[in-house]
Amino acid sequence: MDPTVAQLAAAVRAALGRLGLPDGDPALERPKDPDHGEWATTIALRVARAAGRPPREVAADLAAALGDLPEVAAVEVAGPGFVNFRLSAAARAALVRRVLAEGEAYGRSALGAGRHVNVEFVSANPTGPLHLGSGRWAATGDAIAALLDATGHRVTREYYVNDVGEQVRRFGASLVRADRGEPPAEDDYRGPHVAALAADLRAAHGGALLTGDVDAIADAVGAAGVDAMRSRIEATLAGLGVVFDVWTREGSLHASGGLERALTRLRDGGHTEERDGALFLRTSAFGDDKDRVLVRSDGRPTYFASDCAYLADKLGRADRCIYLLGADHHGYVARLRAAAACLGEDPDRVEIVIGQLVNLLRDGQPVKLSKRSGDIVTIDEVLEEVGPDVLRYHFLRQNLDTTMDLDLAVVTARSMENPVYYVQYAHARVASLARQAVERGFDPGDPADADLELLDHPAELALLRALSGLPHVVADAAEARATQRLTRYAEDLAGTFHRFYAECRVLVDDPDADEAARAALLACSRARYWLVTAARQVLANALGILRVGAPDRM
RNA sequence: GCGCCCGUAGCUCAGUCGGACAGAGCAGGGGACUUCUAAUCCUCAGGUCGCAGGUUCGAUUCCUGCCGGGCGCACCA
Repeated sequence: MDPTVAQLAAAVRAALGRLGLPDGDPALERPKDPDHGEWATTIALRVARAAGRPPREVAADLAAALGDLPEVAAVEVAGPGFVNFRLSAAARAALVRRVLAEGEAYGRSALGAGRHVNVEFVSANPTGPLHLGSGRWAATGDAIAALLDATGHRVTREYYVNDVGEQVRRFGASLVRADRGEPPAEDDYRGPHVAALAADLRAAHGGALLTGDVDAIADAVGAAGVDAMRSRIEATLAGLGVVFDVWTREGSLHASGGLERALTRLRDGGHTEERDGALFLRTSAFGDDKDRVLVRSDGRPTYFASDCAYLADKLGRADRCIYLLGADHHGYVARLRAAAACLGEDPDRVEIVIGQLVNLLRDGQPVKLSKRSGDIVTIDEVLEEVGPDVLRYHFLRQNLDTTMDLDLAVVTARSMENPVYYVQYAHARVASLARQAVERGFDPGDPADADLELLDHPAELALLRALSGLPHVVADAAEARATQRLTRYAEDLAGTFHRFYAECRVLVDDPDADEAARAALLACSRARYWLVTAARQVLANALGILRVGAPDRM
C-alpha cells in the first residue's frame, strides 16, 4: 500500500474518532478531475445520516479535525461533502525518488502474502493448431498470472492436456486415413494440418506406427499425434510470449492412480450414487443443476471423473485454483465448485473466470469458419504478420465479459489503430531522450540532489499524478482479474507523457544567458530528466506485467 | 423453457466500492514540426448510458420487469 494513502486513511479514522462520528472505511479514491486534488474520501457523505447532520457540515468538521498532515498541502471540502486532499511538492518529489529507488519493483506489492495460486488456461485439445480465439485465453491467463505474481502470490501457469479418450482415438483414426489417402469419415478431424501431421508421423516413426487395422492402431497413432501437436502448441504459445510451468496430461492421472484415488475419495465422502448401472456424483447437493456421471454403465470413466481427479491434484498443490474458461464452458462453473465440495474441499478455493468468445471479422465481415474443411485462422499465421505485442495487447485491452469482435484487418494493420504502439512510443521517446542527454554531455546529477520540487507545471503535475497510480491499478486489476484496467492505465499514462513532452522541454540550455539563468535551466532540466526517467520506469513496469515489450527505439 | 454474459458517441471499447460536468482510440472538420522521435500534440463536432419502474442525499453502476444479441443446458468429448 502506498504509504501516503495508508497515512491518510489512518488520519481520517482518527479524526472521526475525535469527533465522535461513526467509524468507517475512508475508502480513499482518486478524483477524476485533477482540480479535486490527488485523493478524496466520501466518508462524510456516508456517515452524515448516522450522525444526523448535513454531509457538508460533517465534511467541514472532519477537514478541520484532520489538522496538519505530512505530505498534504491542503484539505478541502467540495461538492455535496467530499473531502479532498492536495499533496505537497515534497510528496511529489518523494514519489519520483521512490519510483527510481524501487525500479522494477515499483507497482508490485505483497498483498497476496505468498499464497500459491494455480492458473489453468488455454488447455485446448491438442488435435490441431491453436485457433486465434484461443489467443484471448493465452494472453489473458498469462497476464492474470503476471498480475497475481506482481501482487505477491506464488503462481503456477498450467495447461491440461487431453491425451486419452474418444477425441484422441478419433484423431488417430483421422491421421491413419489421411496417411492412406482415404477420404475422411463423418467425425474425422480435417484440414491441412491433419495430412501434414500424418506425414510427419510417418517420417518420424516409419511405417510401423501406421500399419494395421484403423481401429486397432487409432489410440496409439492418436497419442503420437497429440504428442506432436502439443509440442507445436507449446511453440505457438512461446511465440506469443506465454510459457507454462506445468503441462498435466490426463493420461498421467490414469497411470498414476490419481483417478482411482479421486473416485474412492468421492465414494468415501458419501457423495456418489449408483443409478442405472452408472456411478453419479451428487453435485446437485452443492448447487449444480443436476448430478453428473463419473463412471458410465459400461464401466468407462467420464471426462468429468478426470476433471475431479485433476482438481483434487491441483488443490493438493495450491491454495487456490483459477480456471480461465470460455463462455461455451460456463456450465462447468457449478459442477467444478460442487466437485470441490464433494471432495471435502472449500469450493471457494476454486475460482472460475469466464471469458466471452471471440468473433473473427475481416474488414467488418464475419469470417466463416468451415469445420468440415478444418479451415481455421491460427495464432501462428497472425503472429507472422504482426508479432506478439500487438496481438497480446489487443486481447488484454478488453473486458472479459464482453464478446470480442476481432477484425483481422485492424489487428494486422501496422498502424496507429493499435494502441500498443502509442504506449511503446512513449517509452521509446524517453529512451531517445536519454540517448540525447548522453550525446549532449548533459549531466543529470543524482536524483537525491535534484530539486524535484521545481516540478509544478500543469503537465508535470499531471504526469506525477499518473505515475502515482500504478500500485493501485495493479492491485485493482489483479483483484478483479481485469487486464484492461492495466492497459487503460498504460494508455492514460502514455497520453499524459506525450502531452508533457509536447509542452515541456527536458534538455534546456541557453549558452547566451548569464550564469544564474543557466543554473536555473540546469536545475529544471535535471528535475525533468528524473521525472521522465521515472515515467520510463513506470511504463516499462506496466508493459512488463502485461508482458508486452518496452522498446527503446521504434 | 431454465441458467450465465452483454447492450455506453458513426465504429471498437473504458468507466474501480454507487459519487463531482459520462471518457479514450479510430473515423470526420480545422490547426501545430529550422529546436529532445509528428507512431506526437491542440481544437471542433458527435450521447434518451437498450426501455420502464424501484432503492438512495446521489444510479451508466444495485434490484425487478420487458426488448435485443451471444453462450450453455448429454451415461458427447
